Amino acid sequence: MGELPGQPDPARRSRTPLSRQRVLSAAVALADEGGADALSMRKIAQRLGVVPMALYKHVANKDELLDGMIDTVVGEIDPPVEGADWRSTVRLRVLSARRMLLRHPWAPAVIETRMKERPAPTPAVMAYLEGMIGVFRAGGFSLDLVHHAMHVMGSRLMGFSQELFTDSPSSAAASSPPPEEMAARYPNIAELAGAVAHEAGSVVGGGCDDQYEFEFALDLTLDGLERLRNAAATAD
Amino acid sequence: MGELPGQPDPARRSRTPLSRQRVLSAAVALADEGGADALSMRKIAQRLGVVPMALYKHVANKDELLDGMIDTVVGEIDPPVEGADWRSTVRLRVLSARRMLLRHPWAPAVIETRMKERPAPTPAVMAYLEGMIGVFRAGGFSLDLVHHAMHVMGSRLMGFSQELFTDSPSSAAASSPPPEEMAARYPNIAELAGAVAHEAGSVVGGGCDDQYEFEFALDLTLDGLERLRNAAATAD
DNA sequence: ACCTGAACACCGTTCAAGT
DNA sequence: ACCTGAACACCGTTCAAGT
Repeated sequence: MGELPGQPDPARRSRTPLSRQRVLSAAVALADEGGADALSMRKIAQRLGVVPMALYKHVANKDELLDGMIDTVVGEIDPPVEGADWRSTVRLRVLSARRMLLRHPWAPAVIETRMKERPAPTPAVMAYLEGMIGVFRAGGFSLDLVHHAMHVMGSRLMGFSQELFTDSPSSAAASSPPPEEMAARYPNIAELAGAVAHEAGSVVGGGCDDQYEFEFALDLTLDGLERLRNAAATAD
Repeated sequence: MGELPGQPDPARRSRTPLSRQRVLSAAVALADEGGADALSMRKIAQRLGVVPMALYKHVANKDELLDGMIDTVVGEIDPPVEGADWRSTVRLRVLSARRMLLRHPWAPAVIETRMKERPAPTPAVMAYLEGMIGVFRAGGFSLDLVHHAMHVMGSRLMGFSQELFTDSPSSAAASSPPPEEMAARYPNIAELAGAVAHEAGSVVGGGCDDQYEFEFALDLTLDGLERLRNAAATAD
């Protein structure tokens, strides 16, 4: 990759100064090659020609490194195409997400673990969800139906996964950014979260019933399968 | 839990001799409490009042321990109910799988990783898939449609997950048990695998096109969403 | 023959000592 | 003030020494 000569370079010392992005890129490359198990702070440092402690200037710890890695790869997903109908747009974007996951096989398990341990998704995941909600809204889906649609898509949105995010108002409110800033940056998410909070406002801690959403998605899938079976039987 | 007194018991030594099942149970309990990260051979041994090396008599290594843990929790999923229609049966069983995963939050990520690294699913996963295929078959689904159905269910079958198994003939054949024994133990899987291998027999390494299956499942979901949206618009 | 303690090659991260 | 080596508390697993 263009080794500039005429420099001391003892033991592959990096001339470009270390940066968070360089650390994350090295970490992603390492995980791509050997899986999440092969990833260690010490190996990342070694690959960058740097002492392990140097990494801690750019990432707080390994957890924060993993968050950064997720953000990096989710950021690789193509943005929504312009001027197409909602269905083609969702389809293309989900297929782009799938291609990303095929490039980074370690990502699903890491995201799965991360989403379960941490309340707030990373910025790139938020942006991805934001864009997807926007496409559904522009396609004429009601807020209620977008809410269901996001849950139904769930496992497909990232090509896998149980739940991409927990959208109960409490956990969303517990996240770092203040509500106004979040509403400005992610208007569709904010609008949806507001509607969801209102919808089941009477129930304590209301908002989103994961169990209901899971069954809703399941039943929709079963409906499709049954329809296919009946069509095949009729065509005989 | 019924501590029998009048025994030496120095430092909680186990009187019941160590067994593979006791090791796996302790490991599952540990992971349930502290997540997969909190799981270590040394901590399992400590909890069993045993020296770490003693575990290696019952599990070859940590990878094999994880396989055993998966088998244990998948074995907790209810068997198919008798005498109900296919749809109720699948529905109940998938909901049972989801309840199991809620009890063992570490399981999805571990299964995800495991399935990606290893070719052959554990016996309990095989039995689970076997039962599910049987239900679809008894419900009048053609082999072709069962094949699609298993892929569509994919992420729901375990309440998550990209692909539960790779059903390309090559990888299936590479698994340990000889084809006849596998056909005897898992007739539905064997029948399906045979049909799939035949179906695309002309294609080199034929069998199952993951990309096609993913898009098939995605399109089915999208169809359902579109139908719902149109129904909601008409009802206005 | 069986069991097990010490040892080895790793971890992530702290912290004090160097510049 | 910044950087970094040594150190600490862990890992999974090997292996030789004990019974």
